[in-house]
Amino acid sequence: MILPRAFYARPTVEVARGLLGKRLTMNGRGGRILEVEAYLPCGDEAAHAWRGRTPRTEVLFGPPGHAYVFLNYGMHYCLNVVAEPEGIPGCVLIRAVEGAGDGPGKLTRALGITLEHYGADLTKGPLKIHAAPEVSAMEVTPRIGIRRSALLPLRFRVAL
DNA sequence: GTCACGATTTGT
DNA sequence: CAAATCGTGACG
Repeated sequence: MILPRAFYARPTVEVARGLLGKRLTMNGRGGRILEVEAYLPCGDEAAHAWRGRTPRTEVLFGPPGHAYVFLNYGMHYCLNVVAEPEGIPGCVLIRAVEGAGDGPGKLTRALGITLEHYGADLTKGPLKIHAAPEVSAMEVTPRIGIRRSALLPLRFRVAL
């Protein structure tokens, strides 16, 4: 069963924790989500939406359940899931997917995700997220690879 | 229009 | 530890 849009229309942190263990598929390929990071709509200086609404961050302000893809370091794509009700720019960065390797850039390359998928609806189309049982345990740690607000405990991963 | 920089990965 | 590599956002 594909996750309904209502699943995404919740606080960013709840969506982030809920996504762990769910199955992300791209044209049928993919696997369980093992690691994510939350980027909050308010008070989070590391979030792209912090600087305001721009062409790139436009989708973050739209309805939830869509993909926010961006090119980073001029060579890697990163996949995010838009959370919160429409108008509130929260999102969840997918950092690791089972079978697609660890690392935001590696999994997008492995699954063939590019800017073409910017704004893609995750409830239909080639890129989907399916329901799955809740994970039994998860770790919560500070986010990685950022400078601003780096200490906030917004990184979640499935415990081994 | 110009410029510095980043939610990374990979190789030295 | 440093390079690769380019769109975006800040500034003039």
